[in-house]
Amino acid sequence: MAHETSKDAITEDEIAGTAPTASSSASPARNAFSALMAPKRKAAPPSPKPAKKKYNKDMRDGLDDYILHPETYSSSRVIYYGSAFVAINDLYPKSSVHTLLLPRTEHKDMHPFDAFDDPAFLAAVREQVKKLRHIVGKELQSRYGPYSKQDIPREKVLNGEVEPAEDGVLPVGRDWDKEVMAGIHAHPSMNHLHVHVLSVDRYSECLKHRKHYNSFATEFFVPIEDFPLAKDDERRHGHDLKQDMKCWRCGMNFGNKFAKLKEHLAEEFKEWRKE
Amino acid sequence: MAHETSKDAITEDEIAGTAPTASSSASPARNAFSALMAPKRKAAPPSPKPAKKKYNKDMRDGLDDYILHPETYSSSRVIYYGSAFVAINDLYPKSSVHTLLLPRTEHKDMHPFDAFDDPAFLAAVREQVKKLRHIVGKELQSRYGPYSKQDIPREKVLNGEVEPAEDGVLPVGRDWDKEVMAGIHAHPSMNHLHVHVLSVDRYSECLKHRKHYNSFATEFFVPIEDFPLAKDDERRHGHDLKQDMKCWRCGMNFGNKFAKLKEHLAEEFKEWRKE
DNA sequence: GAATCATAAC
DNA sequence: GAATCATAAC
Repeated sequence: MAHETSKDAITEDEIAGTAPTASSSASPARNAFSALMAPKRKAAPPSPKPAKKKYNKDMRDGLDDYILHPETYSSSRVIYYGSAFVAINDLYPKSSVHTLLLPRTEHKDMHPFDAFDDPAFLAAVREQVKKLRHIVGKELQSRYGPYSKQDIPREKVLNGEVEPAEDGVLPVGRDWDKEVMAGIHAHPSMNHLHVHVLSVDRYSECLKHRKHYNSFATEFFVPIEDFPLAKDDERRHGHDLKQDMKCWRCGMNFGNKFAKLKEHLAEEFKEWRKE
Repeated sequence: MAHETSKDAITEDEIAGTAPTASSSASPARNAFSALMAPKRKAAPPSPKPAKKKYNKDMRDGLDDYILHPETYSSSRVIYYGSAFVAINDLYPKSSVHTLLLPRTEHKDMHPFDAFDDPAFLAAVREQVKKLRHIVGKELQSRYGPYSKQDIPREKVLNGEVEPAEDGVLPVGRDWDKEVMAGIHAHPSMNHLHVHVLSVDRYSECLKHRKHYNSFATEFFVPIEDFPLAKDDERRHGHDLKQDMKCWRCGMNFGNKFAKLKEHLAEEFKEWRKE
């Protein structure tokens, strides 16, 4: 079950939570002002490069190719893979770091509520989640450590401002793994079973409307720790993604004011980094 | 006509092209993970602070208060003001730096096409535009000089890597004023006459749909240099904000693919900075 | 799922 | 003008 190929590289760009695909064609530098209104260049490329995408007849099968051909993806997309699991960066991250754990085994097509009734499978997933959580945690430390109060002693050693300990071990610093949440959606949008493993910030350009937010900020999101789910657990059925939006960090209620929430999340993100 | 009060400060936050109002209430730092789903805090603030906003019965009069009471605004909003003009930072910037020049004189309620038929008024506006353009240019230099090829010699002196010249004058560097566009919309959205003075990048979170982009990237935007407008100038009438979106810098046609354009603009922004 | 478009209500 | 909501077409 374990024994995954080690390919942990997460590149800045892909995981940045900015634009999904960066089809970068460095355009010839022209004087911006002279080109202002009507670019006089003769043959401008007629349309944006089609983002090289795999064809799926059902959009709900968008994750299938990752478990079928994980080796065909860049290390910025597929974080690691093994015989039983593939870990990827979400194509449309809803937090600044947002990964998915995809099982390659027979449980993959089941609803997670049912799949996690199998204790062996659940145990295997938990092990992978722990691993992936740590990868995400290290990424957070790498990005936000320089802003973190708890990481100051560690950063000082890293910066050479303070001598390392005799044993060469860095100060531990902030427990970034604790800033990572892992779970599944009560009503998954993709057929293939996927566990979301993401930073708690919910700070991303790809988070664009209420359902995006609430699917990671209400009971719609079921933490992996809560499985196996009781038969009468309410989350097996009802879910209301149209409910008021509330800040994950301070609880402030934004009603249906998504734009206001987004502003607020940017502020909370900066405060959160500082902890 | 001239002789404006000098209040040129443009603060990072306000002009950043990010969120409009930053109502920052530093929330008590809680453990993010423990607070994940259901903040247990007793009395969470019930709703976001209403952004202290002046009431206007007609939304098209949103600029009036700036000329009536420019002194009541922070220096991050009102850049400078005098007896005849007020310069402000646009509340919803469509470029990384986006300012507005507002006349306080009798021409203020006319359509700019007509107002600029008055040579004296046009001359006064031109003078102000030149001033404001330079303020914007200096802001661009301050922000993006460190990324600019043409500004390398200047930056090296600023960084102390190279000795200043004997006369103490910095290398001139990039002509950032040339990266600023100034003009008016063929069909202004606000009643009060306003001249847009903005960086050419059109890189801003507030740029959210096709009409936003095209209103600053087609003939809908009439440069101040083009006035007075000929009686038969086509721009006096037709305008099509629904036309295909084309990159201001390389001319690439994005059709109606706004999301793709946005990605591209982010790339072009970085290339543009480097010039 | 993403994304474009049209439409109220402010 | 901004912003929420609903709705095709992919």
